[in-house]
Amino acid sequence: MRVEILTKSENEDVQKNIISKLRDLVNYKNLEPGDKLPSERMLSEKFGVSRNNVREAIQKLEFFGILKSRPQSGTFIANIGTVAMNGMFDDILRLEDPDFKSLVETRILLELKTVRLASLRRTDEDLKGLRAALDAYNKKVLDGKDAVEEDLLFHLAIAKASKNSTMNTFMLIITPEIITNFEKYHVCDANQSFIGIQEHEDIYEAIKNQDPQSAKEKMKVHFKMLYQYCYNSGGEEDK
Amino acid sequence: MRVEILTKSENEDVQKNIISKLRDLVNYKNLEPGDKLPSERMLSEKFGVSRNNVREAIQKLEFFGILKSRPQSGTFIANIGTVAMNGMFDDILRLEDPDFKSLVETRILLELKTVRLASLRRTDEDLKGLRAALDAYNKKVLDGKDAVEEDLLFHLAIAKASKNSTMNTFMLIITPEIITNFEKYHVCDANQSFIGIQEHEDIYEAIKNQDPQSAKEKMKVHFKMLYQYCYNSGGEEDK
DNA sequence: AAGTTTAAATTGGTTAACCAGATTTGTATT
DNA sequence: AATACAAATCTGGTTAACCAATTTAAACTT
Repeated sequence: MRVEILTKSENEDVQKNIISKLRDLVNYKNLEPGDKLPSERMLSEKFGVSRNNVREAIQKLEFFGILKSRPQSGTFIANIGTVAMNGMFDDILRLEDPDFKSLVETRILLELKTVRLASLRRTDEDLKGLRAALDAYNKKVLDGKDAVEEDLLFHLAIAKASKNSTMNTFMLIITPEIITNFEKYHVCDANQSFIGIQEHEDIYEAIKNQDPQSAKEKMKVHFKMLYQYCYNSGGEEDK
Repeated sequence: MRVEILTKSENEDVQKNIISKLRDLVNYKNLEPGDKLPSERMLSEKFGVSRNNVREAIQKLEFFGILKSRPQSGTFIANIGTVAMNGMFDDILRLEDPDFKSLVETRILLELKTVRLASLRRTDEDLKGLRAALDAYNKKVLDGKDAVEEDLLFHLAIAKASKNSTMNTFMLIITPEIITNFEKYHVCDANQSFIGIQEHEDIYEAIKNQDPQSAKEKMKVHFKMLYQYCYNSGGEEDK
């Protein structure tokens, strides 16, 4: 087990190393947007790593949008200038794994917006999906079972109804980690789940009535305990 | 060029196809959290695709946290229940590429929060970084040059100072696409860049003075034109 | 028959060979 | 000398072979 963690962090170190070397190379050679990088084979030899490692690093930089690979042609610097590229290189290198508090903080922010957008943009189809998710949650709670997942699915249905694909994606990214942490630390007990039924219904009503103000308010109420978990047990200022 | 797009969408279709088949398999076999998936070789044969395709699909599902691969052992269903997994499978399959409006909308949301957090949590070190980014921007504008990138770097510095790694990551994800779109559609002209100098200074001052209210206000002012671009030219309700 | 040890098979990960398309280079033609 | 054409090279992507760790099966010991 310990070995696995070590090798994983080793791999990440290798990748970060390659990324920083790529940054240095770009600076040294004064490469500009649109210019072609040396080939993967050349880079792997130059850096003394496998071509796979180079490919993974490039793919990561592609994910963050600063590189662009074209088949049978080469890898190019995206259409952002040298300055932005350098800044982003450093930011990516400095990125750390998200802590739970950071996840919850972001979730609250996202959801107070998605619920508002959902109330403005929801279709009848969305409403059906929300109702279905809600029923599944209620049933689970009334059976006395754990309903963390059904809870999250209701919230994801809201994100879907917001018609903002970026926020939807972001919610999908943070959801699994939140679920596992919730279940690990037992953030919600059975009693809170029961209260949650009415809170969810209130949110649903607000979305149904296309009342953004109320939707946001109801969501805030629903997040009350989450707020406390995030800012009290975490021990931070802010309110 | 057209061919490239076609093959890319073909690849994405193949991947989505595999993901949906994986979902069906999990449901059919009633696999639960912690259970092991069939091996990659078996899946590739079963689905009639290459092992690489299967690996890529698994990696994507790993990115969204619903699978977990362990070397020399197997791929396992993450510690989220069947219901959540099914819901997320569908959501991932339904995910669409983000449009520009969705990106801007998300950016505004994120930044009104990060600037607030930055004003509360910034260290002296952060302040130095913000100052440096600011100077670089001012210099570029006063030289009459395009400063979109330096602008974005200042905003990324704010995200860094917010001490929220999740929001920081999200800002990094959406930044490149915003840059390219800005330059494509010429959202900011030279005059607005000039105005931006003072707006940036105001934001910087608020962060320096650790005044979250003011910080958010100044950022709102700075986003005024962006708001208009997003909601007027886009042609949407909301305000 | 139960427990222990050893060997074979299975696993995700890695490396190396291969592919098809794009690019460059060299050559012949005008 | 400029252009058209052809072959050799170079490219990212893909496939197949290989690896080391793990898991399972088998054999052996007590």
